[in-house]
Parts: sequence; C-alpha cells; structure tokens
Amino acid sequence: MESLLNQISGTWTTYILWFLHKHGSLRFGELRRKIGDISTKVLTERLRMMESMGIIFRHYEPTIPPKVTYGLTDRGKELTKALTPLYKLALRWNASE
Amino acid sequence: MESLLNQISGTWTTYILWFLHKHGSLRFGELRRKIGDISTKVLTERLRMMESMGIIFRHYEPTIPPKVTYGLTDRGKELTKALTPLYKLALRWNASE
DNA sequence: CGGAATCCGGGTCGATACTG
DNA sequence: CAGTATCGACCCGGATTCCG
Repeated sequence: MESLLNQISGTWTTYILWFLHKHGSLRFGELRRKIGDISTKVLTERLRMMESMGIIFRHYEPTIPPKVTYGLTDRGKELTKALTPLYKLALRWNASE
Repeated sequence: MESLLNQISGTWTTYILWFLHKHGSLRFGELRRKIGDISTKVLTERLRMMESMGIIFRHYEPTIPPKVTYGLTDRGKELTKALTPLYKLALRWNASE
C-alpha cells in the first residue's frame, strides 16, 4: 500500500489529476496554463509517470504543431474519485485561512 | 488548495497518518516499528511538520526514560477521514498485483 | 508553435553515530 | 526511549536548448 501513496505523493501529481478530473481531457499546453507555475519538464515527468501507472492516457497526433492530449483512464477515474474528499477538504481549509 | 495537498505529499506523511488513524495514539518507538523502514530523523521531521500543521499532537512526559505520545487532533481526524477512500483504494490495488 | 531532452544547482532524504 | 548531529547521495525543479 505504500507504493500508491508514495507515487501520487509527487508535488504536482494530485494537482494535475484534479484538473484532468475537472475539465476532462486536456492538451499539454492547456494543462500547463491552468496549473500555472510549472515547467514543461516537470509536467512531462509527472504525466509520463502517471501514464506508466496506468491512471492517465496519452494521445499523440504528429501534426504540425504536434497535438498531445492527456486524460484519465478508468483507473485514474477511480483514483480521482477517491481523492475527491481530500480536494474538498483542501479547499475548505485553505479558504478559511 | 495547493498547500494542503503539497504538504501531505511528503513521502511518509500519509503513511504515518494511516497508522495513527488505525491504532490511535502511539509512542514514538511503536510508530517507528510499525512503519518499518524509516529513520528516526525523518520520522521526527514528519511528525514535527504535522504537529505544526495542527493535525497531530505531541504529548511529552519527562520521565526516565522519556515517554512521547503522538495522536491525531480533530483536524487530523478530519484529514484521515478524507483520506480513507484513498487508503482503501491503495490496499485494493496493491493486493491485486 | 507545441512539446520534450539536457544540464546543473540546491534541497531534501536517509544511514549511522551519538546524547539526555 | 526518544530524539539530535552529521554528512553523502540522490532527486527535484528551473533555465536553456532542441526537434518536428
């Protein structure tokens, strides 16, 4: 059980999942802009990691400019569902500070 | 919302909370043994961090030998409650591998 | 132009040894 | 028993560069 917990522990992981959950599939650039202060490198890393965990998918179209879309897999949806109470709590706590 | 998520993102944080949730208050050594592979330094760090977040309390008795007990505050109980679905999911996924 | 790879500095993690 | 001290190794994250 350690593993899942540690894996989603990455700084941005839950945050990224949150946006994919909220907005559905997104292109790389959209995701980047929504999140705000994240470098392309870090975002790529996290996305690849989550892809290898099987919680998000990556759809690549080799057009020019290229178009890469990310979204939640079924497994990922399960996960974000389990994370929902946590998101809500986070919102509540941060609001009252 | 970033903050809470990022803070509990620390490698062991959720894991420690899990044990405190499951067993109630625990002494430092007990916690350490239950978790297994964690150094005293890191455990101390995490505990102090969570204490400063107000999600766990630290009860110190200056006997010889000293006795230090950690447990969840109300805020901490709220948090572990929100984490429960995640714990369950983690157990399920790891079991089926 | 969108997206990814490289390189590099700072900070965290963690093993070991030691103290009150 | 419950921590601190110390000190590497490693990882994370940012800037820059590259590719289609």
